[in-house]
Amino acid sequence: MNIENSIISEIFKDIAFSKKEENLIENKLKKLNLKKGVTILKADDKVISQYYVYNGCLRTYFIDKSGKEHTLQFAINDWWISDYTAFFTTTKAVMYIETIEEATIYKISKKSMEDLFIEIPQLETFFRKKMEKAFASFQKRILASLAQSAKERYVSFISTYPNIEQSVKNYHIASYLGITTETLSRIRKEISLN
Amino acid sequence: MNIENSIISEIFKDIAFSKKEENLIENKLKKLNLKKGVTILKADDKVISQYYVYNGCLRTYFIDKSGKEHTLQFAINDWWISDYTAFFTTTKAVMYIETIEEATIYKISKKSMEDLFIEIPQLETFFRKKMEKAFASFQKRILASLAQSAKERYVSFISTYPNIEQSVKNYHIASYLGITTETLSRIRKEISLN
DNA sequence: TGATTTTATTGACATACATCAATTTTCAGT
DNA sequence: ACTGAAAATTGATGTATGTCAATAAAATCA
Repeated sequence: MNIENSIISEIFKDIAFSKKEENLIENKLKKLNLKKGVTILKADDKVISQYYVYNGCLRTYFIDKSGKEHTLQFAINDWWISDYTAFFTTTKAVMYIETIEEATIYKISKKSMEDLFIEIPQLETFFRKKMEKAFASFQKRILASLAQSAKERYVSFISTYPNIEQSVKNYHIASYLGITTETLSRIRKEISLN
Repeated sequence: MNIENSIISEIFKDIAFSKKEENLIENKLKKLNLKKGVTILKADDKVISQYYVYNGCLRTYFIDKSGKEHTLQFAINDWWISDYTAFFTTTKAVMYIETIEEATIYKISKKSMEDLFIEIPQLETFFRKKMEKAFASFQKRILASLAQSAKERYVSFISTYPNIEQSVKNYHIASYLGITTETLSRIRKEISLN
């Protein structure tokens, strides 16, 4: 097994591929090494790809009409990221995606995915399950925004994503939680006093 | 085409089935006539079905630790409803589902769906697309909760779902928007004055 | 290591929305 | 149509979180 193929089995952990299948996938994935602060998708772009994060950290965010940024998603090692709403419906992006840290990612186009699904049906199942998890996490987030205080959401965030907390600034976390950096700072102080 | 089969083509509008396929589906769907105020799913139940709403109105809601209800989703004519997070991951429900109005719905089990997918692959595509739309609407809702005021969210709700507004109480809408009935009432007054 | 920029904290004050209690309005059943 | 219950509204007041301005701390880089 060469280096490229080992990345395939790392990405699609629970699937056993034949040599031929691995090569098929390998040809569809494009590796990108990105510096910190690089924007790989902008609002109004056509969204034809999704990205696997090998290492580093990225985020998707939305800029509202007053110019404020709102973080929808972070992605670190072994996460997939895109503007999925646009990706699925073949509409223009509403989100931005940028690297928060230097990152290595693998890009795959929608067309490539469709081709692969025909050859390797297990891949369709793989992505469907990813999708279902993303859906569940969105639902959890909506319920949290309805039922929890800012402090509760912060505590829940850092315990659910301890690895993300290390890679992102507090103002990123604040924009994910829907609060200001000042409020987050006060919440952190309050917690540290307990 | 008999009555039962015409419901099949109503539910799966864009798919053309053979007579045999229609009968196959028909045997998996169970019709339920429900009075107003009936709970068809409770937190901690095993979730093995989803429901197609033929008419009437239902909602899924969550009860938080302080006992408050938070509405996640409404469903009227031609919508599907379930606790999808639990449905997909085969975990216990966290949501409740109840009829808000007298309703006729069709129930289908996960097992039946899996069987049908093997016989009629187009159905898998049909449900995948439903799923993608639900995902997109969840994303939109998260962004709204991050970026919009209660008033903006209410205005957006009534223009996006004018048909739902007719079937539900204001306190249901309030619990969907994450505000109190009093605040909703004041928002409504403010709008009526404009 | 020191200088500069970026990020986080703090204080004073403003505001959106919640809470509680009292009515008023609407709806449902007889 | 009448009556009681459910839903919506209103007012007074409280609270969580936002805003703005200043400063402190941390990170970056020459």
